[in-house]
Amino acid sequence: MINITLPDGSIKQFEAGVTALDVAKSISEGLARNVLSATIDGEIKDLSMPITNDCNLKLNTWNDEDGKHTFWHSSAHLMASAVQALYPNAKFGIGPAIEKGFYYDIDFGEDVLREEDFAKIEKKMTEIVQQGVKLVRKEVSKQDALDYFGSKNEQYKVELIEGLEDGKITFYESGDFTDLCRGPHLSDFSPIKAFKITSLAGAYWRGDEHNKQLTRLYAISFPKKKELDEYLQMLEEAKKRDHRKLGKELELFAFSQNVGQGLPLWLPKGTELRKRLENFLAKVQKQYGYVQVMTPHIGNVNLYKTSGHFQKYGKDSFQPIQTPQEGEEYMLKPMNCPHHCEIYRLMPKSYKDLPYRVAEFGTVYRYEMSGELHGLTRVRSFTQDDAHIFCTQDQIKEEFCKVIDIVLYIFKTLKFENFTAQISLRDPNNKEKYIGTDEVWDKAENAIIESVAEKGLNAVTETGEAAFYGPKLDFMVKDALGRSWQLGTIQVDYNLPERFNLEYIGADNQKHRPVMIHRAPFGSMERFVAVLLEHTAGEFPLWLTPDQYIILPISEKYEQYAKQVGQTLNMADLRGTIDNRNEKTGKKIRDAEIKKIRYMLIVGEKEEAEGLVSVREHLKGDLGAMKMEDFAKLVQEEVRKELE
RNA sequence: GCCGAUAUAACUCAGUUGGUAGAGUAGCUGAUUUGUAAUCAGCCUGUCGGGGGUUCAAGUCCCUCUAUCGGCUCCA
Repeated sequence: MINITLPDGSIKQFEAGVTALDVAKSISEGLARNVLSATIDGEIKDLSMPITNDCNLKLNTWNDEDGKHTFWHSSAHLMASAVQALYPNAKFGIGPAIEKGFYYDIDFGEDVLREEDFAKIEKKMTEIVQQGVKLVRKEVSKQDALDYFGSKNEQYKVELIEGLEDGKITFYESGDFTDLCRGPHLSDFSPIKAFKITSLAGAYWRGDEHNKQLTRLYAISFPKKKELDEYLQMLEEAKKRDHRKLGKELELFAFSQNVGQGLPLWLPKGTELRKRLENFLAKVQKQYGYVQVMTPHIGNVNLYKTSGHFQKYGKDSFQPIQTPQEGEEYMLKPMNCPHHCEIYRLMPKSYKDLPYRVAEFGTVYRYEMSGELHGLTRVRSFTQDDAHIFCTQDQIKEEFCKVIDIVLYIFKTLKFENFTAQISLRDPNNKEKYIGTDEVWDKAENAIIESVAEKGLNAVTETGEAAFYGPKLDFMVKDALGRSWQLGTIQVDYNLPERFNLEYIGADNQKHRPVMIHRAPFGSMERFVAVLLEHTAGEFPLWLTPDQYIILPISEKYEQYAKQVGQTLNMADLRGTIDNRNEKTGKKIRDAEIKKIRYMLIVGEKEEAEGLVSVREHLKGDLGAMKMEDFAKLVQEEVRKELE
């Protein structure tokens, strides 16, 4: 007999060789029907796997991430089975479960797969499910595995097997389709009741752009048709929050083919909103002892040779422009830091001047590949809320911690609660990618790790993700469709001070090298506004929103009074407009609601007579009449609360 | 840059097998003088993304360029 410990801590006894499915049956028939896989001592396994020793067992259903993972992974095999039946020459890459669904990378050879082929594949998948095909696990030797896939010319599988250890190789058979796979899987396809192939994309084999590009089929599946419908519905809803759509509707920004791709045009309302964000941050930075500077949009190419950016990114940048007479080369500014280093160098610095914190809302230009451009989140011209902190070795941690405080304050004020923090370290196996010695890299990496620990920040660590000049701490936030974007960033840099030969005179009257911290709490104004738009669905906080109110006169007769109200509110530092169109009040309200304007002020005979405004709040309705001064106070108070 | 898709009025979208373009919204004009999510009537709006080709005839078919969308790769 063996003891099996369940997640609630209870221990049950079974005969050795019992399966997880048997355990589920012993608990309840319903569980046995819904269980998808088992997590045994932390490893996900097939339900049919005999259990021979004492263990901790968790039974995974659709409600567990592990259960979903198993379900989608098996769904990928189902899709591959259908593809193999329809395209006998297809060669298979990998087909994993992902956060939302699954995909399979397939080499279709001469055939070109199009979206119109999806229906055909889905139909075949349905047939396979209906045939009651089972998923059978087989253990095979490395040689047998190589022979099997070799004989079928499955070059990608052969390549994968070559990297595996003999004795740990398993196949899963489902009808005529056999796949190299670690598992686990469902015992058959019957639970997969609803599925949809969602998109098709090119994907380089093993993620390397030098390899052949395979065709990746993205899909999703569910145990119930209703769940699929709800998922598709949810996707539609998410698209309504897309910043590109809202940016157009709310007249915040635009793009023009005539201006060029990836070059955003900030419209009046978007510009004002962005300015408010910039002023907000500038005020915070002033409190933290920053000084504000402005630098040109171009710089001599030698500046970027000094910084190392030209060697690293010169080929992939907008190419330098030449002065007509002297033939000197100037680059569009891809980074603000070299300019700031020059500002540091202008006058000799004492240790008493440090930390020296130079901030700039600096617009930079980078040649991003055309396929990468995406609304405001990935553009070729953007404004960083940049600053560089020049400090001593001993000040790094304190300065780093202060920047973390600024980032957290901003996220809190704007209610970004679901962010993740990521520490990016260099790849120790690929050191030639980076500039700087082992010693300075170790120092910088430790400074970040210690600061994060000190601030109690919950961060993931990624090796190989560091910038070429130093390690960093990034803050990531997801957009409406669940894509992750990097916003805030803090980076320690020992290299630029070296390259620019920056110095300060210490208390010992000797020259020392300062350390530099690059940081941008928003990241870029463009990306930040984009993500903010998607988070708020365009329902901005009152302090940020373009129009806080709109005045709706009942008829032309009250236009004069409406103007008087507008004047009073303007003097109280509120912002809004008057809708004096010849429309009925219901229409004006409807339009104001669609434009997401927070307060609608209805003015007619009664209001004019008593100096009142009738206030209607967006999405909430009538708040009743009040004095216009009281309305102004209400808005001012709310703005104050939002920013405290 | 690569794979696949898309491009019609200011916006959202129709446009059958090729026969020189439509709707709603917005805009303009007039009537109405309006009280918490759409007042009525009339009018205007297009190099059908650009260029080339096939055809008696192209929004529709083919080629090419540009931009956009979903991914891959990249992201100082």
